Amino acid sequence: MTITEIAKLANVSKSSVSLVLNNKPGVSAETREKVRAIIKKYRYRPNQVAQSLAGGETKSIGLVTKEIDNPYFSRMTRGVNDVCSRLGYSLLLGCSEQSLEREREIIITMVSKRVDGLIICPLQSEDSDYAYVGDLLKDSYPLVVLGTVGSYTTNVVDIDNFQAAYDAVSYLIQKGHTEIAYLAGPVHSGHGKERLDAYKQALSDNGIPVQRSRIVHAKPYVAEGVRAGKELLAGSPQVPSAIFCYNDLIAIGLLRVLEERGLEVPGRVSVMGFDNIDIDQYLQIPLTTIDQPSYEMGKTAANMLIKQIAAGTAGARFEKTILPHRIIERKSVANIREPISISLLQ
Amino acid sequence: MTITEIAKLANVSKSSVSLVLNNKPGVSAETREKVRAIIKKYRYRPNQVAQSLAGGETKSIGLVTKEIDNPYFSRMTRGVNDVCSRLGYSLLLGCSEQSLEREREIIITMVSKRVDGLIICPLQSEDSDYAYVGDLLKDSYPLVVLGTVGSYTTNVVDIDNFQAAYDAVSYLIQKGHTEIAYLAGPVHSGHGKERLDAYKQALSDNGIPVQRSRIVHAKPYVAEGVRAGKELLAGSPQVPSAIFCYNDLIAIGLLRVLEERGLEVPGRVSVMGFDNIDIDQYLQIPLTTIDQPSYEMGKTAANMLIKQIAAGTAGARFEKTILPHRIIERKSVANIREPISISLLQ
DNA sequence: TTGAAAGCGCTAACAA
DNA sequence: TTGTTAGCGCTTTCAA
Repeated sequence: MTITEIAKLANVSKSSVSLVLNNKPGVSAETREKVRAIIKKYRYRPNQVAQSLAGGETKSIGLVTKEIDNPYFSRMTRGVNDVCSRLGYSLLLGCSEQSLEREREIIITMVSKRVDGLIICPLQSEDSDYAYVGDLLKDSYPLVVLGTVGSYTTNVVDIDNFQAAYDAVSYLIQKGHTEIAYLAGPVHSGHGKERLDAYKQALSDNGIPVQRSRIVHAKPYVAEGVRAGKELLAGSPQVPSAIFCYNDLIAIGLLRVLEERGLEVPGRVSVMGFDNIDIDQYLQIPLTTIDQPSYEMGKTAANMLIKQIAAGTAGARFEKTILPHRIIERKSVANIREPISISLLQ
Repeated sequence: MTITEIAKLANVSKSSVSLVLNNKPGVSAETREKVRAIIKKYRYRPNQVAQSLAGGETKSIGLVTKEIDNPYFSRMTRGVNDVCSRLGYSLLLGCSEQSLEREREIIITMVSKRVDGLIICPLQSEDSDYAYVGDLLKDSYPLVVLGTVGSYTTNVVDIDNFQAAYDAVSYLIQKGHTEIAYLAGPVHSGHGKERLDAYKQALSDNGIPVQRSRIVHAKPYVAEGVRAGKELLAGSPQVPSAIFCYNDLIAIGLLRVLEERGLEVPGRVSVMGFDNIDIDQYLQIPLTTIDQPSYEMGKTAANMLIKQIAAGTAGARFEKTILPHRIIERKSVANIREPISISLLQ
């Protein structure tokens, strides 16, 4: 079934059919009804690739995540999907999974497929010059970044990663910890860098020396948390009293190692995560963490993107939305302040 | 940049450019090089929507899941995505989220967008006549179903849901439980129905009466597990010794309720889940469950689909792959057999 | 209000 | 080996 056949069946021209298809004025009520009847009868659906070619828009947007099976990203994806489907857009999904090359390929493919806009969770490596982002920006391609890409100015939706990590470490310090290790995220990660910087800064600001042996990088998976946890324990002269983690998945892996080693949490070691994924509260030791509103971030990014697509204002001015983070206190962090400090405070 | 412009710049015809673009024979090495140089110089990328319209394929497939933020589905999605990206296909994602209407819309939209094939995790309600599946099948549309759709014959990838649930309940019985409740899945779910049937059958086969008050339906979310768990406890004259759950998310919610009520697991109540999502092993009480190889299922479905697309054999013959399930024993189920039974067995 | 015709950017017959 | 031509199924002028 094509528009030509429908036109023939209805004894009208293709243009008339097109007008009723798109609910545009210019056809008599009579013709409209006649065409509608035929369309209904044959259950005709316009070919959207032809519409896209002729009309210049695909009614689809691309979402480039890192790993879709990380609860943080799947909730974000749900947020994006919810607004897309409500607003009549389809979602093209890509996963870069720690590969800059994949990230580049995905974006190129999506642009070749002419998605109307792009939402990117960038890998943010220092190895990357983000040339492709520059190209997109040069073409005023509708784009929202969940994070930051080098020094480019673009639309962004994010939390204040530096402040969030700073708050986390400060919280640990406030609870009396001074020997604080960090299971840092991937080396090639902008968020990873910001959080690492914040960790160091928070220590320095409190007169605590930063020790290289207390920092171990890990990819954002549970298994990596296990690996990095072991590495940390093996490399440290003494077990730290608290360990901050790049994300909850790593923290969960660490918790496992700690249990194996008989290191009680939070009795012997305190653990703090990042993201606040659903399961944190159901863990053996409910995890104290930083809440990142992933679902909201996805929704916000999609709304921002589609608004600009609809208005045709992409590239004109950029928006930046920083969503609030907050500390979620649960059971994995102990207060080890000296009683004397407490009495002094009172 | 269009193919016409490239042709002009290279002083050749569009067709020649098209031939080198698609690595087809019919152009001299010389021309090929010349064209390649121009393409590279201008970083030209063919417009895939035009290619799709002319060529008849979009190099993209559609995946219709239920909820993307369920770890079971996000791992499956990763499986699908991994093979798609390796084989040069893009992934269009849709989430039906318990709505038959949404499911229908998603499929219609994806077909309008001319995806080369569809992978569907169907809602499988009895309210649905699967008319759209019938239409797809009639058109020999490449289709793989993760589950079953009514009485239609199609390609399927699944586990044996009946057997898996039967095994789970049998396992519970074997551990000495006779008062076994079931937190069943959504009412409108084929898998839900199969598992419920298996639960009833396993009880009957062991001479245990099926009681309506021991069956509570729940949607596949943690919060629903909490709700249904409370309902079960409120509605039962006495607390069952074991509770089987439609999926792990529901089980996790139930675990929470049980803890609140001071009902020790597995001391007082045993709990068994379904899916074996990543976190099960990290829960306060590591969850005994049925492993469903979601990642493999996604990969298998995608491979099956793309194979048929490439071979052009969709609709000719159908394939069915039933992947193995297995019981994962952890800590949430207690053996409450009488010592005497054990001695009798020995 | 309607229809004819051009064009979106590509592929694929078919000639040359 | 190359170029010309005719579509693919739609939208959108522009005349009628």
